[in-house]
Amino acid sequence: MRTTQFPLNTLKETPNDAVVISHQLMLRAGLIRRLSSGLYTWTPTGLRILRKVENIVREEMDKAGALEMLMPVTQPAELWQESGRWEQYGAELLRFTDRHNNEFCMGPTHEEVITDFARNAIRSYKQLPVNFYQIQTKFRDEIRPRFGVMRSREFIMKDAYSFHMSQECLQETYDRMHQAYCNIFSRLGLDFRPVLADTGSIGGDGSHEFHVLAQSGEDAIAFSSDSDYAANIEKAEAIAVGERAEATEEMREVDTPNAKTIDELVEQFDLAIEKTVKTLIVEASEDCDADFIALCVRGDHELNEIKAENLAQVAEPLRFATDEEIKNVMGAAPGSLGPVNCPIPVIIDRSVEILSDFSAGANIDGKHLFGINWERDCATPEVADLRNVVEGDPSPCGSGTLSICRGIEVGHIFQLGTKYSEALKANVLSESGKGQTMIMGCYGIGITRIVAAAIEQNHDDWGIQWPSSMAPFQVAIVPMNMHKSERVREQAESIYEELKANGVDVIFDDRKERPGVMFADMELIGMPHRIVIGERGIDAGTVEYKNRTDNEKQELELNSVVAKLIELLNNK
RNA sequence: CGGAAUGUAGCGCAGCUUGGUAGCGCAACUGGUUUGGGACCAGUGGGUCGGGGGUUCGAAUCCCUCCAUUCCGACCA
Repeated sequence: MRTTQFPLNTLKETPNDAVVISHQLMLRAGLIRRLSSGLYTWTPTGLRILRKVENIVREEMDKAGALEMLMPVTQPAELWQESGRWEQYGAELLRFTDRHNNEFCMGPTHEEVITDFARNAIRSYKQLPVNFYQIQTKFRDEIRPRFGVMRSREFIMKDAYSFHMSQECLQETYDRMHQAYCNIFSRLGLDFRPVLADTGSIGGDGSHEFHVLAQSGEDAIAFSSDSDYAANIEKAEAIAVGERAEATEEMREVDTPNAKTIDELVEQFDLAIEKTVKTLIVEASEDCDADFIALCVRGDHELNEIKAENLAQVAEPLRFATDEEIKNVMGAAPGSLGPVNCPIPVIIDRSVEILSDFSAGANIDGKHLFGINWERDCATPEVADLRNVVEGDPSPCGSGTLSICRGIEVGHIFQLGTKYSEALKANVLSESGKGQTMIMGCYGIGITRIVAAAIEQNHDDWGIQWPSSMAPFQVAIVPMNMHKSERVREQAESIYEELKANGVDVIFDDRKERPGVMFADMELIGMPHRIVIGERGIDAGTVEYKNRTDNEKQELELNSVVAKLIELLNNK
C-alpha cells in the first residue's frame, strides 16, 4: 500500500475526551473516529488491525472444530420472552418496534437465537456435539460507555455456543476452548491470564475469564504467589486465618452520637479497624422467612456483592435496604447497626466469626457495643464467605498468599448447562429414543476490546508498538528525498514491489513529506519494521533498518534487504 | 439515576466578567524556499458560536429552557 493512496489521518494533538492511553493513541493514529457516545467508526488502518485479530481467532476456532455461522443483530422479542430475559435484562437491552408494531432488540448476545436455531436444526444425538460460532456486532446500551472501544456500546465479539448430550462431553469441549483461547492470546502476543470467574447460580468451576494484564483494567484479579491459581476478585474465596481468641473484655454500650461510619468510629474511639464489624441490610429472597437479611463484614473489608447475591437467603439481584426500610426493621438508622440483638437473620463473614472483643452498632441510634464476644453475648450466626479478598490473604488453592492486579477482560468461557435449552425446549432424541435437553457451553472473545488491550500493553512515548501478529502493516518503507532523487525512488519502488510479491504487508510512504513527518507517523501507528532508503545508504550499498521496539538501527545489505526482512518476519 | 464541568472551523483552544465586524495554533488547499526526526514564507477555503425561546437598537457574550458530551459517584452504614 502507498500512503498517497491510503489516508493515514493521524492527529498531532490528543482529543481531550480520551483518558486512557489506548483510546488516545487509537484516535491519534487514526484507527477509529467517534460517531456518537460509545459508537466508533473504524478507519481503513484500524480495520486492517481488526481483521488480523479476527483472522487469528477464526483460524484457532476452526482448528478447534468450531463451525462459523452468522446470526442477525436484530432479534425478535418473542425469543427473549421465551427465555425470560426480556424482563430480566434491564435498560442495557436496546429495544425497538418495527412498522408492524412488533418488538425487537439489538442483540447484546445470542444465546436465544442460537438455541432457537439448534432446536430446529438438531434432532438427534448423532448430530452432537457441535460448536457454532460467529464474529459479529453486538449492542449493549452501557450506563456509561468509556475508554473508547474498551467499553463501547456497539462492539465486535466472537461468540461460540456448543451443544452436548452429557456434562463430560461439555467439559471436553470446554477444555478445548480453554486451550484454543490460550493459543489465540499467545499468537496475538498478549500478556494474559486465564482466571476463575463467578458462575452465578450455576456454580462449580465452570467459568474462566481471560484477562490481559494492564493497569487501566476494569477488573481486579487475585493471584497466588506460589501457584497458577488466579481468580477474579468477585470469585476468589476469602479464607480466614487464625482462631478466635478468648474473651478478655466485658461487653459494654457506648454513646457514639457522632460515629456514623466505621472510619469515624475508629478515629473517635481509637479502635483497631480489624476489630470492628459493619452490618449491611439487604433484601431477602423468597426462601427466607424474613424480608431482610443482615450481612456482617469486618470494618476494613468490603462486601462482595456477587458472593452475597449467590447466597440462597439473599434476593437476586442484590438490593440494599433503603434508610427507611432499615429504620422500620431494625429500629435504628444506618450507622448504629450490629449483629447483637438483631431482629432479622444475620450472616457473618468468616473473618468476623473468629473475632473476639470486637465492636459493632447496638441497633440503637447513637450507640455502639464494644467488647462483643460470640456465644457469650450473642449466638454465632450463620457463617459464609462474604467479602472481597485483599492483598496478602492466603490463597484458596492452599499454597502462597494472594496479590491483586488489574486486568482487561478479553475472553470468557462458560458452562451454561441447560439454562437456555430448557427454557426454549431444545431437545434431541437420545440413543434410547427419548427426548433429552441439550447441555450448552458458551465462549466469547471481545474482538474490538482486544485491539485496545493490546495498545495498553504495548506502547511508548512515540505511539503504538504492535505485536507483529496485529500490526496493520509489517514493514514501512521510508524514502529520503524521493521527490528529488531518482535513485532513491528506483530503490524504494523496487524493494516495495519485491516485498509485495513475497506477500509481505508493506506500506510505502511515497508522500512528498519531510522525513520527520514520515518517521513520526510510522511510529505513531506502530509499524513493527522500518527501512529507510536514502542517497547515503545507496552509495554504501546499504539500507537502514529499525525495529519499532528497540532503539538500535542497523544497516542491511541493499541487495539482500528483502530476503533479510522476510527472515526477520518469520522469526517474529 | 445523583453530582460536577463543558459545548465557538476536522482537532486543541481564546473571546463571555464589562453586549457592538468571530479569532489563534494545528490540520487542509495553492505557490515558493527547504529536506535524515513533526520546517519556513506568502496566500486560500472552512463557522446554524449545541438547539429553541427571551431581554436589547444590537447577543458567542445577559436570562430561561431543552439537548449533547465528558468526568466523578451509584447505596459498602
